[in-house]
Amino acid sequence: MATEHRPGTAGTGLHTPILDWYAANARDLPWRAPDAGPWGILVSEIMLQQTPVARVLPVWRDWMARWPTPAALAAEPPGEAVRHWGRLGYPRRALNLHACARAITAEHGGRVPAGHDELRALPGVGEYTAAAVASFAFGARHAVLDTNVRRVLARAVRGEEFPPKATTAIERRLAESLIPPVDAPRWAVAVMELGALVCTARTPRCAGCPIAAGCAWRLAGQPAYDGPERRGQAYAGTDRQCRGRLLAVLRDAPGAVPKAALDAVWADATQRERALDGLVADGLAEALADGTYRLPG
DNA sequence: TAGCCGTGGCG
DNA sequence: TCGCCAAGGCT
Repeated sequence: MATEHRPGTAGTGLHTPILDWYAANARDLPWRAPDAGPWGILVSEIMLQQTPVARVLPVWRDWMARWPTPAALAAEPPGEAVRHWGRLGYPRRALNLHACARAITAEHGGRVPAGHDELRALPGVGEYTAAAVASFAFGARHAVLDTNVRRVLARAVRGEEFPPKATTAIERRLAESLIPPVDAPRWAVAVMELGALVCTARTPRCAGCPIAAGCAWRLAGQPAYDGPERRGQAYAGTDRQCRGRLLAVLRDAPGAVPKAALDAVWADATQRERALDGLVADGLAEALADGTYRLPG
């Protein structure tokens, strides 16, 4: 078969085993269903940013049942988007999605735009998400470089355990060189799925990997990562945790809450005020004239 | 560009 | 137990 795209030297022979593996092992996710539509796919991509599939599933179903179109969400106050975001995390994504809905309604006739550049201009839609929606919803041919794809390519092609902290031009060129001429979206989702299920960050399941035999990292003896320190973010006691506590109070209340209800969930007054001001500045909370607070109306 | 922005499960 | 990590984006 001469169906293999000519990828130069690196990555030769990845396509067939990965596509075959995906055909047999793909998860049945609702946003992959034929009837998901561009809106369902956009909602899923924003929700999946830095968030595991298992936690997104119930929230995605609720959102799509509640707001099946961009116009439906656009008709709501932004606070309703934040409320139904629940505990997905990074709640500004709910505001982003709400702003997306209003922009799509006002500027694109209520339909999610198909072009990468138009998608990229939507709030909260960066390079990855624009490429993913253009690809998965509209069949476009883009390099879809998420953390899974970057890790698979780092190992299989570059022979390193982890990719660099920030996406490099080298990585992008490699990913672009690997895009097959046909079925580019299927290739993209297949590599992502391989990274999510087999070529995982912590304990890769190399025994079940369709490209293990040709994996540069394996062939090199799985050398440990030796790049710059990858320091994780602390959480306990941070402004982020404080913001989360405060927002949970607003989210779980039907209307405005007295300030005392917010004061009760965080002891350090200085930090609490800073966090609350931050939420208001970010549009996640609203301070009313009577001194109470609520989700943005 | 490095730091910030939530949350919870797992090894 | 607790650090690491999960389909990033923005400034």
